[in-house]
Amino acid sequence: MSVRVRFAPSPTGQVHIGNIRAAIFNWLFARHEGGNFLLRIEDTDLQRSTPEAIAVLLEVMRWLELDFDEEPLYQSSQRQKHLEAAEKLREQGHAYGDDKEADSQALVFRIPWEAEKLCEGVKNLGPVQMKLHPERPLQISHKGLQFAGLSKKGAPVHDSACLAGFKDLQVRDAEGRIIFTLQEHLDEVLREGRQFMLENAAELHFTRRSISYVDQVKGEMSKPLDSMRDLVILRSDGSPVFHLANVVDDITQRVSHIIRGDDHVENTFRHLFLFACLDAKPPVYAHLPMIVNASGKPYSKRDGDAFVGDFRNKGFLPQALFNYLSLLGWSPGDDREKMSRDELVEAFSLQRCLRSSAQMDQVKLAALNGLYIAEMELSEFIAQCREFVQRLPWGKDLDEDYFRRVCAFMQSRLKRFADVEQWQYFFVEDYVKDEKFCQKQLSDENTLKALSLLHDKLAVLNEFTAEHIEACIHEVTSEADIRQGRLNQPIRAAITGISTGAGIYETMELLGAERSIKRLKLSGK
RNA sequence: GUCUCCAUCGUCUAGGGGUCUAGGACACCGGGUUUUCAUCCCGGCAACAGGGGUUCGAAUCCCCUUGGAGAUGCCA
Repeated sequence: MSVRVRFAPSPTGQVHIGNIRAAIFNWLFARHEGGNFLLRIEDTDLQRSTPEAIAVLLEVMRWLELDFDEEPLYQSSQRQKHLEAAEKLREQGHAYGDDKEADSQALVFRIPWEAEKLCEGVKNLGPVQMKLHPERPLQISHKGLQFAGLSKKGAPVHDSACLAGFKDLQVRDAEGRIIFTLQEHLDEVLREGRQFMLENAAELHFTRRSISYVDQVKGEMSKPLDSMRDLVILRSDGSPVFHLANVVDDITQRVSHIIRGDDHVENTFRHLFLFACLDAKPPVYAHLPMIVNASGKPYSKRDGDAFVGDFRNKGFLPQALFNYLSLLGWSPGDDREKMSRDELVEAFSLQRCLRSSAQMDQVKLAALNGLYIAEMELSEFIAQCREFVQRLPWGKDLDEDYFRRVCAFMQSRLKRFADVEQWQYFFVEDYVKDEKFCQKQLSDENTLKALSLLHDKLAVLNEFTAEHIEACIHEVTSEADIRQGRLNQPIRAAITGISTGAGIYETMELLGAERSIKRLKLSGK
């Protein structure tokens, strides 16, 4: 069977980092297996799914080079198929109408009573008992059971569950007498829609069944049917719900493996039954751990910057983001971190995916990004820098040759392109200064005297090169009785206004004699 | 509440019973530079959540506790 995986986002105008990570893993898996990577746009929410939102999604995928193999499938185009599937389920007795409201078209999928006949992963777990709270009568119908269970402390817990959860059900009263046996009434309940209300039900005896599957990353997963409920597949207005649409589309696209976020594990148990009742072989599942924010919580609006576009705007390279994200919840098993796409494709496997959630670390991402920046072709690097610098108020008409030299000088140190903002002092005189730092460095009387002395020496320096500048500084420090190196930070404060940067001698050389000397003079008082 | 998962340095991770006095990376600290810096090189700090088992031997297997996440929608 050939591998076919899909990325199935709903276009909301922005692409979340967790979503794109799922896309990356799907892509990596498809490429590793030599299979197909499909895109399905779940655009049934017509409010949010605008052409603009879809354009944003496609642009993000293009940027990260997540190329897909077939024409994208728009879920909205599949509505007829969804409705046909719903009708088929109804005809075969796997779904029933919700008759709460007269004109409702809502349809509910029933976890099938003959679960083990239909679905491969259903197991018999043996007999169990469950105590009930007398507060509420037990209600039994083809829609399942409604009752009040018992919490650990004995408090009533209102609950409901699908009928299929209670195979061989016997209901007993407080004295232990059997007051109801499901097997005797099964046909009435299931086919005639008869409902039973049992006032004095105290204990449920039944055979517990579970549905299980082998998750490619989490291993064997299972859930008892008595903790499941029937699920709505058509809304009152007749529109298909996610569960139905998703499963039907996966069948249509012949998806072989579903690789998605952890938050879908519960759905998987239900989808397995849907596949079975639609006569389809279920796909192989793999659930990826979630990505969480710096405080270990899932990303929320408060965190803001969890969208792919934000990373792009900060000047992260797509290769770096791709590489970093692939390392969240997966590793190649050796010490490699910076890996090319080809290496990632080669090394990727679902079995090496982790089961626990991972925290995004922007600092580490920036470090990796810096590695990618450092190895860029200079011309390409300059082009990127220009793009970012042009967004800044001072970055419009810069001297071309000088700009190139600054770029070449700073390339090895830049981590994110948005940080070109800090190069301001190379280009304008009213650059932003770190006042606190400057004040600290430029307050000592002796230091200021030394700077003034340096100014005078540099003013008559023949060759304004790093080497000569350094020699000059050495002279000044010994004349002013300042320890070697002690004057460097004050000079940096005077020249750049900020505490960090490239080597100060080279910086001055690049800046040129005129500007360097002028700034030294300005700081002299 | 109930159900389903998860748990190694601050963070990302290696680890599939002995080779673990637990390895790498980012961050941090120190050195190279008798203290310039965001590059580079070298070094250091730092973790098996707790408690019980199983075993000659457990970070690795089992159970419990604690903590965390997800689900419990006519959202996706």
